[in-house]
Amino acid sequence: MTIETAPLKTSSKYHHGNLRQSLLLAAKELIAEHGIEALSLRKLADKVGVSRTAAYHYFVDKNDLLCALAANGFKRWQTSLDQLSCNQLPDRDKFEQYVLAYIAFATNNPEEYELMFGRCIWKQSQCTVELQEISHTTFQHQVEMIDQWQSIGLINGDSSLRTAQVIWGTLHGIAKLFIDGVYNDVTRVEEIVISALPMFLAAKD
Amino acid sequence: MTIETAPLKTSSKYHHGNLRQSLLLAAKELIAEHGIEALSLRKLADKVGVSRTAAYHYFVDKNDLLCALAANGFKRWQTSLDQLSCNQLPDRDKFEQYVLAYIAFATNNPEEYELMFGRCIWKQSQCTVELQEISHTTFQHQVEMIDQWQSIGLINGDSSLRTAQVIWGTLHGIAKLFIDGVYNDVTRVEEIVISALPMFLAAKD
DNA sequence: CAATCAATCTTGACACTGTCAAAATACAAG
DNA sequence: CTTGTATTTTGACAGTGTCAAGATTGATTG
Repeated sequence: MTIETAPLKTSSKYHHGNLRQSLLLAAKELIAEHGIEALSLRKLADKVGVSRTAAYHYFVDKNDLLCALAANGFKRWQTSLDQLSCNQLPDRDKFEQYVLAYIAFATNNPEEYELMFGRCIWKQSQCTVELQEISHTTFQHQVEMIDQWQSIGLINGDSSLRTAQVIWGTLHGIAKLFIDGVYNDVTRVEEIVISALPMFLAAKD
Repeated sequence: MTIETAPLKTSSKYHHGNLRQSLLLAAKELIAEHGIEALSLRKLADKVGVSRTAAYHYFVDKNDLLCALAANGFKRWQTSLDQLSCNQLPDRDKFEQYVLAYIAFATNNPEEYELMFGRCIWKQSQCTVELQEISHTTFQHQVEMIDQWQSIGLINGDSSLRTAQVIWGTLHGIAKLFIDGVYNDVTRVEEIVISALPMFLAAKD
């Protein structure tokens, strides 16, 4: 199974080199393919070609590894947000883009999304400081976007924080109903979320 | 540990009597106290005072038991719905009651709610026919309520199905953000959901 | 009352999981 | 070459779901 039983000259790696990175990558693949709950440290170690407990030198826990994966997810989503906030579309379209981007991110990477916003990490409230910070930053960023749209008069609501929470709740809820399989026709998710847009947008005159 | 090692005259129960019911009750308690993922068939058997594999005579699976629990949850929620739909309040208040009842049900029984609407059961798409039916019935019931409110002109939207899905998505999303621990101040959930109400309600003239 | 039978429950076993402690290996610095 | 440190492995343990086979019971016959 493992290639390096007979040490070859090119790379007789007892030392793997960049095990931490490899573990994260392999874990991401395994999770994307078979779901979070199907990930075991032993299968992961097998896939990377390393022994069962090797991961414990880079992650204190299975939970710690999952937190690192989630943090990576937040970084990806953050760059999507940055990209979106610096384009030149009119505000209304920008808002629509934001909503669609959120749903696209969630449905295209359902397991990563579940890791970022699901109970697996947050319920046990044992999340890494790294994850704590990046997730907080991202949320803050989103609140600011909503805040600006609200000051423009594009979207409704009294408190911008409350509005942001409600909008987030709606997107999160719709996404999760599909991700978790309560709804099973994923092709309909865009329709639903678009039909939700008028609720947020202020009545145009 | 077990009382019935020495068979007493009162009840030398090798046969438990109503094991299925007892298992469901104990499982519900264990889950409510320690969460779904902490439930093991062996701890459950211990709590009921029976051997590890006894449950397999009443449930084909652990999944089957969880489905039965979820089905019970739907029955409870269904009766709440019935109770609500036959009261005499004005429609606007009735809608508000519905929204608050939904959130209350979710936050007061978070683990049961997770069982009913969470990935644990629906993702693997191995749900019992009983659960399939009762959940479908319940959802249908809710769509009808929304449908009526929409025909009255109380709430917005074009398609009543889409509107129901969006409203459900919003409630579900807000509830899940709290249940899963993404938000941790549960006392704020009512505020948020109330601030979401104007989005659904048609502008009053 | 005794024998038989089906329902009910238990025991044994297996593969799988996360994780700890101790050993083995490789590489770098002296 | 030796020593030390970073890295990886092996051994072990408790816990999990679940299958197959055996044990126990209450009911149903003759």
